[in-house]
Amino acid sequence: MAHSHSNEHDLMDLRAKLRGKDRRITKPREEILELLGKEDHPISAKIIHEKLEGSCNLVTAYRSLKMLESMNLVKRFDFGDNTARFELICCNDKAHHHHLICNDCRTVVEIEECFDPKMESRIAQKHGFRNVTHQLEFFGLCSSCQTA
Amino acid sequence: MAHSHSNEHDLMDLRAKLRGKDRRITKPREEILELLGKEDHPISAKIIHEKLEGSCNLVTAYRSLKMLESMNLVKRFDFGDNTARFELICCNDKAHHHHLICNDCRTVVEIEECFDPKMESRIAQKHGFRNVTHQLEFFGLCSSCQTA
DNA sequence: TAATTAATGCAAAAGACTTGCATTTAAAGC
DNA sequence: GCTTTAAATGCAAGTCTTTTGCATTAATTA
Repeated sequence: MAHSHSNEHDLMDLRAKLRGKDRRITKPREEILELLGKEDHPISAKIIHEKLEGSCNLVTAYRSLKMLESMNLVKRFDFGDNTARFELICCNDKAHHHHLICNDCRTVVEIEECFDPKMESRIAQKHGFRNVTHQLEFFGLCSSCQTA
Repeated sequence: MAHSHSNEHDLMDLRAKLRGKDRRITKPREEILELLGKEDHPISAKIIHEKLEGSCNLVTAYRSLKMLESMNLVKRFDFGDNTARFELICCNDKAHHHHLICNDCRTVVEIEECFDPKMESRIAQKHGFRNVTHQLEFFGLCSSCQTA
């Protein structure tokens, strides 16, 4: 699932969204978006920092990701290993998706399937919650790790 | 959702499971299980250590929880705040469930509803995975926090 | 009751993430 | 383009959760 086609759009989107908020488009922020656009799976701040060697400090990566998340340009995922991972939010049909992670080798597979959204609104209504979202990830043993 | 009724059973279960593995039933382990049995929601290692003041070191809490998890007596949850929380796995109808967490005040509501298990087996089969489980948590704004 | 070895507790470390502060730099004004 | 100014960066140092090494304690087994 390559996102590279969405780069330009995302950068425009970023510019538009930042302009209204007294915020700036900086080299690290652009590079993070560009990198995320090339990635097939969510990646951590540490990996981002490493891949952008030199052009984005680790602290800046954390701060930028938090900011991009708050602007809904990036989504945070949790694969249960004390490390947040981030993915570009793109506006096509694959926007909402989940992951299947191998408990052994940590391979990640993107899952497009999801449950009926009515379940979510039912739950929200039942408990008087609003703006309800969900985090859903699947874990198991991939075919290679079953034999090993 | 009080679990207190399941204590004795869980302890027996623990004893049975440990016996075969050259492992021991110790005071901290018993106390952790007893405490978890009384809790309505998943709690962190730190909270466990605090509530068992004196009788269970924080490190022991971490180690015991990891062990209990590996023996399927305890389940780990992640509410997106860099802190693992644990719940007793009990064998009644409420065994499998999820949570709805307020993004603001962190209130937790237990959710019994879940999607059709066929989805999970379909996903497992499609990607050649086995022993597939899932982590599903809902996040939103509770009624109190909507106004504030 | 003694022997054995798993489990504990302490101290210290590792790892993810955050914060304070001086410096840099994007962007708005001249 | 040049100056201004406040946001963003980078470094150092800190916080917080979780892990590890090692000597000590205590649960099981004989």
